[in-house]
Amino acid sequence: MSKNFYITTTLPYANGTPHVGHTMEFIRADIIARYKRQLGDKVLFNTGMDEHGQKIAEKAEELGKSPQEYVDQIANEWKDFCKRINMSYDSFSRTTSSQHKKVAAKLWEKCLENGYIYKKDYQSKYCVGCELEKQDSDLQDGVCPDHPNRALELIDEENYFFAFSRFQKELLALYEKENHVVPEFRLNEIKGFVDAGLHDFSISRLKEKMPWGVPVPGDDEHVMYVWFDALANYISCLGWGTHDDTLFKSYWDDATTVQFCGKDNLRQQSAIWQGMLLAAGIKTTDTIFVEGHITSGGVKMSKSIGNVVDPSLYLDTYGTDAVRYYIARHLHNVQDADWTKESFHEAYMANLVNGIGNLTNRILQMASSYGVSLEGEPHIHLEQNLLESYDFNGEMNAIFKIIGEMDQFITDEAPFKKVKTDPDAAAEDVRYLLEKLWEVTMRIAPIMPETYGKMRVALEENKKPETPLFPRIELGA
RNA sequence: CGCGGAGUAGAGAAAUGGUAUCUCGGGAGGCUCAUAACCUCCAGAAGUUGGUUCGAUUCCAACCUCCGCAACCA
Repeated sequence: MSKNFYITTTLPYANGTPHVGHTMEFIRADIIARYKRQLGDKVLFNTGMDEHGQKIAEKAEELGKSPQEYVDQIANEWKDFCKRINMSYDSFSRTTSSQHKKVAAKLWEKCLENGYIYKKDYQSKYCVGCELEKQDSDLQDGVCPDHPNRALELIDEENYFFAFSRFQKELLALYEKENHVVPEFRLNEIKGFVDAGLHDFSISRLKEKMPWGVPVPGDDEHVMYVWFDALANYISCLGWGTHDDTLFKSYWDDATTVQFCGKDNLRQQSAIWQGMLLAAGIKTTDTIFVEGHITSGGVKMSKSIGNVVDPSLYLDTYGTDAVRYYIARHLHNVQDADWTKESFHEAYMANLVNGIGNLTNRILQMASSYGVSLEGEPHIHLEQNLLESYDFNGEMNAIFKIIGEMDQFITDEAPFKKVKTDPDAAAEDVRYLLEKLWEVTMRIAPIMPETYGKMRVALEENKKPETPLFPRIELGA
């Protein structure tokens, strides 16, 4: 019986173009989605855009566009990007869609009905110099450290609050469930956070100050704070709370649910969002997988240092599968990882060009020139592998171990020599190699779908690819 | 003493109370099916100091170093 599986990325905020961190999160979630489908599960894979909030409104104004025009354009750019990295998403969820807005409102009403939303005075300090609200912890001697000569403006307005503090016990109990947060050190981090005590937080803004958001149901003066609205997307894409919630029933209630996020999102996903689900009486997420950040040359990427990794460059030069390969194998599963053009190039040359590409050629060259082939496609029994526990690095190492063993087998058995003296023995070797190559082909499918396609064609036609799977490339291009 | 991580060959990772493994890189040989590819061998590592133990890289303590987090700024 097939199982239902739901997986989602976080929704990137629509104020910029995709960077390498999004690329990693998207590709890894996609690998899991493809892996689950390959095992026969019914999968719903969600991604999308978070399109409300002040920064979007400001950015649009800067460009002389309406917010909607602006986010429409950004959404198209992101969809193109998803195509380039071969994202097999089933749902591209935009928080400005009418379905999303309806569901977000419904979620709000449900939380309100259950007594977890209330109205309260909200006071904050606003630095006109920074054009930002400031917390007491941001201030030095009661003034903004960057603009000590400007008086802080006091904001005093009535806002809606979410009774987050009431979920401390339930959240801590939730964290005892196996694999609720992976890896374990992130689980401990969030436990520590919740254990230290929770504060209620504001979840609305005055519409007159910030109109670009989902209206608060039954109150024309407020819009939802962007976090509340954005998190709702994980269930709005399934039609929770609408007249047709069949998807929600299949892919949330009756499914294993998995959310991917970067470490900067740990709190939002594993505490705030889970609290919101609890407040609305909805099943909590089964697993939240938390990734590290990508550094470049050992330091945080920043525009001023000029070490920002542009994924497009790599996609153009090395191809989509090379990027997917590098992300799966050479960036640490859960720790911060370094991405440099040297290490990328090295990994590409050593493992894709000289490894899998070269191996495919040598096997199929022998097969076609000796006239050896398999009778039909061998039945490869796919089993759960290390991807089951999000061990991308481990699964890749396991696959490349097989590749190494095949290269060694060719050297040891030397079918290219045997063919002159004992053709039958050589044919047997080659058939063994073809079977193994099928196995590798099936196993790389979720990780490198294009390469999978090319290798299948080569195996079916029993001849080496006309153009190399991975061409040699000079460093520095 | 806020809380929490982490320190393993030139680089990145892994495992482990008892010959420390893998990938890349370096050196030497071999092979010719293959994309100057492939195979073999060699050199090269556990932050420091103590403790527990027959034995510690692994457990414990202290120190040193690095890194996260410390809440409405989406």
